[in-house]
Amino acid sequence: MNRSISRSSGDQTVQARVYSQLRQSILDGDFRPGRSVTIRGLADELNVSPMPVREALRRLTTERALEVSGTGRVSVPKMTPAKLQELVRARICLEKQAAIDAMPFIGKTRLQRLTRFDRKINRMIARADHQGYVIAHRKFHFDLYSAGKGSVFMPLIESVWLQISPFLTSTLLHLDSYSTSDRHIEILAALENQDATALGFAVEADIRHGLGALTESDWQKKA
Amino acid sequence: MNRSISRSSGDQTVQARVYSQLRQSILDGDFRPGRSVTIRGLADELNVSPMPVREALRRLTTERALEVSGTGRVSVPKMTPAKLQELVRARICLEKQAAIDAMPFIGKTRLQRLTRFDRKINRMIARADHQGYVIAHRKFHFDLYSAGKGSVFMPLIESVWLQISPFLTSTLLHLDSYSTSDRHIEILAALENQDATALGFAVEADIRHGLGALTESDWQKKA
DNA sequence: TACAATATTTTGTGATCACAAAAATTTGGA
DNA sequence: TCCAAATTTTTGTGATCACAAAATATTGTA
Repeated sequence: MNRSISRSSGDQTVQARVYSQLRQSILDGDFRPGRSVTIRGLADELNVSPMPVREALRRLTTERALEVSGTGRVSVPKMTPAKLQELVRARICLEKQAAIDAMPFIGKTRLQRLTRFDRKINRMIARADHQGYVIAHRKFHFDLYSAGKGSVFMPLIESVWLQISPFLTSTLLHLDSYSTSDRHIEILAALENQDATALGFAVEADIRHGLGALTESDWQKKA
Repeated sequence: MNRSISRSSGDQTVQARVYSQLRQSILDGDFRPGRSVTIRGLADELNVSPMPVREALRRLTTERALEVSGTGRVSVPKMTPAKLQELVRARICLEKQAAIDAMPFIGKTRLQRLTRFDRKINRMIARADHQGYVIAHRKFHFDLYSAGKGSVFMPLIESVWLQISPFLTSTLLHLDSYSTSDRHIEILAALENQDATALGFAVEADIRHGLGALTESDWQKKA
C-alpha cells in the first residue's frame, strides 16, 4: 500500500519508535515472563511491517530484555532465584555509584520532584495499584540517576531493570501486600544533606529490602 | 546466486556470526574512534548480504559499541575525558563485584591459567605489542570474571569494554611506553588467599592505574 | 584558481518474497 | 478415547528492490 517511506512520527525511524514502545511496555510490566513474542504478531499489533519489529526485537534480546530460543523464537525470560540475586547485586553496585555521581547535580527543583514521586509511590501502594507503583518507582530512581550528566551508567542500569521488570510486576500481582518500609525517605534525606555515604547506604538498603523480600517470600506462586 | 538458506557455519545464523566477528574486532582494537562503518561496505568485506550486517550493527549500537549519527550513519564513537572517567567508574564497580562473586569458583586450574595470561601480558608489554597486550589483558580479566556462574555481570562488563577498546588501542599506539606497574600480581595473590577485600582493592587499583594514567597523559595525541 | 550550483553515487530504511524448519492442527487406526 | 503419523500453518532468516536523503564528485562561472 503505502510504499513511500514517511517517517511521519517526529523524524524518528519506525524501528526506533517500535523499539521505544516495546522497551517501555516491558519496563511497565506489560510483558509476563514466559510469554513468547513473534515478529509478525507484533507487526500486526502495531500496524507496521515486520522489518522494524525484527530489528527492535534483536536489540531487546541483545540487552537481555528478551531471549531467543534455540530455534529463533523470542520470549520473555523467566526468572530464577540465582539470577534475581545477581540482578540485585548489579543494581546495588551500579545505582549506588550512579546516585553518588548524580548527587552534586541535585538541586531544589529536582529534590521537590523526587519528593512528589515518593508521595505518588505511597499513594499507589495504598490503593494496591501494582502497575502504578512500578511506574512511579521507576520514575523516582531514573530521575535521580539521570541528574548526573553521564551517558554510561543509565543504559547499564536500564538493561538490568529490563531484566527485572517482567518478573517484578508478575510477582507483585500475586502479593496482597508488600514491604512498605519506605527507604526513599532516607535517600531524600541523604540528598538534602549532600551525604554521599548515607546516600550509598540508603540506595543499597532500598534495593536490598525491596527485592530481597521477594527472593524469600512467595516465590513459588508465580508460573 | 545461492538462494537457499544454508547456515553453513556451525548452525549459527549469519547474523549471529557477523555480530560476533564485529564484536571481537572492536574488542581487539581493529576499529579506530571516528571510523565510519557502512552496511554495504561491511557486507562486501565479509561476503554476506547487507541484511545480517544491518542487524549486527543495530545490536552493536544498542550496546553503545557504535553510534548512529542524526542521518543514520554508523561510526565508532570518539572518547571524551568525562566519558572515560565515567567508564572507569563503571568498570570499577562492576568488575570489583564480579571478581568477588567469582572468587569462590577459582580453583587451582584457573589460577594457573590466569598466571599464564599474566606472564603473556608482561611479554607483550616487553615487546611493545599493543594489540597482543590488549588481547591478553582482556583474556585475563574475562577469564577471571566468567568463573562466576552468573549471566548478568559479564554482558554489562563487556558493554563497557566495547566502549573503551577502540580508544584504548588507538591511544596505546601513540604511547612509547605505558605503566607496567603490575597490579595483576596483587589480584592473583588475593585470589590465592581467598581474600575478598584485598581482591576488591586490587581490581580497583588495576583499573584506576591502567586507565587513569591515560586520562592525564597524552590525551591530545590522538585524532 | 576559487567556489557555488548541479549531477552522480552511496547509503539507510522499509517492504516484500522465497525458503526451510518448527509448531500447530488434523487425520486415521487401534 | 487415545495417540502417533501426516498435513497445514506459522515463523525466523536472508535476499532483493524501491525510494529518499545524504555524501561525494563534477561542472560551470567569475
